[in-house]
Amino acid sequence: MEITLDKIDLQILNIIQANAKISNADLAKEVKMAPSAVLERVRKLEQKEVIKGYTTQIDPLAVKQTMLAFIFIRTSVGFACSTNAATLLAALPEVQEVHHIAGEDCFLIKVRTADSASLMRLMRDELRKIPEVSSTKTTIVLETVKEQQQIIIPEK
Amino acid sequence: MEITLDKIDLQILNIIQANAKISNADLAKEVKMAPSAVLERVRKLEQKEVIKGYTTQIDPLAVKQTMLAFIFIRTSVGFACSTNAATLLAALPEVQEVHHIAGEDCFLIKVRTADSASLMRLMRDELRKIPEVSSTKTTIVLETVKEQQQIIIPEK
DNA sequence: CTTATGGCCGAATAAAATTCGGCGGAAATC
DNA sequence: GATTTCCGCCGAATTTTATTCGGCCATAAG
Repeated sequence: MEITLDKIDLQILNIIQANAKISNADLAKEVKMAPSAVLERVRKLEQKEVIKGYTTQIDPLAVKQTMLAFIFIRTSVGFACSTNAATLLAALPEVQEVHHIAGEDCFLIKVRTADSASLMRLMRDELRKIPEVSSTKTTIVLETVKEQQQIIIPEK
Repeated sequence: MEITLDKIDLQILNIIQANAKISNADLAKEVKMAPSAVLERVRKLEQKEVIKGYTTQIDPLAVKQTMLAFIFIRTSVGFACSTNAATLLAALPEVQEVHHIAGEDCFLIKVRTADSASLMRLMRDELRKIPEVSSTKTTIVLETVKEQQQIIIPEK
């Protein structure tokens, strides 16, 4: 199944990724189409899973999540990075991202917790439980200047 | 100005961060309140900027953004990490995140581009333009197992 | 005790989403 | 080249939803 997006699809994506709650009527005006046609396109983009979901961005500080860290994880299996470990890591709610990376380390994960104590607890209690994890290297974020997940969408 | 969120606010946040497009009526049912009351709460959360925005998650591959990388950046000013460099980095659309980090390096940035060639171009043309940047260390992502920005919201 | 204040309710209204029949162009089939 | 099929779009009708607003209740302040 091939996915091909035309110019208008890309326009739509560009608009709604910046503002998921724009009204369908306004969206239709922006791309110069009938609301029903635009709705149809959006539904199809959802079906094709080009659109993966609609989320609300919440200030982490407002809900007392003050600690952000990146952790490089090395696994004992060496070459082939354990998919089992990846699955276990991904299952933790504090873990926002799990990436397979090139280089000596196997994974890079992004973790958000309430404070340093809870990060410590996570590493001691959760990461140590995963048998393949042999070592970790943690980078603490002191301040976040920019954080968005918006991606660049080509014009055409 | 102090921000205090009660149990229902947290409930609301928890629901809408997973699904920004839930209807206000349904949201009201979930928290067992009148739609008007819930709307009022949401508006206040927006004003307080607890809610920072509503975004649509788009599959990067569908829009031909296949390269993801994390770059550690060291700056020449040493101790006090340059806020000027941070601003310039944050201005680049390919740069999704800019973090001040603890340790020898100054910044960690997350970058998404179409391919390795455009990542190379970004580093050569854009990063080199920033005077304070003295060295970079790039980690290429081979595969992303999990990527979400949902944060843990306490029950109370 | 009286008077704000803030949050909630619920009905009324305005606005939006959604449905659906039909139109027209493009491509495929004959 | 005519016919048929398919797909995307339009626009009006309908349903659903958001939004507004007056009033109620509880709490706290005067």
